[in-house]
Amino acid sequence: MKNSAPFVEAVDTSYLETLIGYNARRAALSIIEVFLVRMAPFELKPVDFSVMTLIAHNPGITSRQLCHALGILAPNLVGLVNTLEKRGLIQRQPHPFDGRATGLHATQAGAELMQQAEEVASQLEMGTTPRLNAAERKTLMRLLQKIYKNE
Amino acid sequence: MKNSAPFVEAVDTSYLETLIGYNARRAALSIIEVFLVRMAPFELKPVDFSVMTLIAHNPGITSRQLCHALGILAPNLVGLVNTLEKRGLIQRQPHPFDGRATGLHATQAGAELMQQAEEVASQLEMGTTPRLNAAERKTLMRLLQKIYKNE
DNA sequence: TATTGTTATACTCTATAACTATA
DNA sequence: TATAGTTATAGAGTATAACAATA
Repeated sequence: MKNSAPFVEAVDTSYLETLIGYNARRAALSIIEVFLVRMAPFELKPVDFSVMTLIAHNPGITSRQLCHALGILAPNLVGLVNTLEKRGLIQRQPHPFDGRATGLHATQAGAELMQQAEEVASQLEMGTTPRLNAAERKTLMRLLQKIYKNE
Repeated sequence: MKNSAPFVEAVDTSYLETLIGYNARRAALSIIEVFLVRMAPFELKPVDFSVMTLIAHNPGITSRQLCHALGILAPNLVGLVNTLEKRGLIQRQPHPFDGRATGLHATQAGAELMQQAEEVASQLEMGTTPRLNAAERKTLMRLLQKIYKNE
């Protein structure tokens, strides 16, 4: 019979590790941690980067479309877009046939910044997943998209 | 020559989708969204669930060990643990040989709650990843752990 | 001197309600 | 009546500094 409470030497996380949600979140956070450091010179956080890359690749995209594509709420996008505009990275232009909407366009400076930032992003992905080969990376991408593209 | 600004019909997200960090975050969020709903009856958010499951599987685990295992900061754990204790799901006991530390233990009620909660968690994982078969799920788990267990 | 747990607090992220201009 | 964009604001999550008790 034991006289004292038990203590833990090595923490058993085996159950948690059977959950895809847990594993996906931990993996995402470990990559984002590096992302924040490597993107600091560009002053781009993950959301800023996502917004900028979508604008750069989709000239004339609207706020509504950005929100839908990235799963962010409209009121939270306003400040982001304003900041990017003040930094001279994007410009607003009237939507060609919907007077309520505004088309967002990358400026020359914005396009050049994103060319560099995307290069850094692609490189850091390799750095944060050094134990994955090209085939594993492709498989991982496919399986993750199978999950969130359901909806 | 065009007279009006371009507009976007279908948003091109192809570049973002080449990034594992982006895909992992989106997949995690889509699972967590369902998790929040299904765990509401247990009044357990993802972090509460993680903390409870580690305590249940590691009797006597300390706050320090929980923080390290889950990547959360000590000051943010205090409130969580206090709430779980007030709900009668866990108990604090003196650490057998370190007077600074406190061992955390699931109560009978806490153990029973977690048995149900873990069952629901495992089931909802299947529901949120209906297009993955057993082999794909296993592969996904392995690849994600290759990323965040590096550090 | 270092570590565990804690308090206080600030900062960021996310969510809701309500308004305007246009469709 | 519905939608795009906006404002104001509340709530949740995450971060740092500093302290008491113990090692």
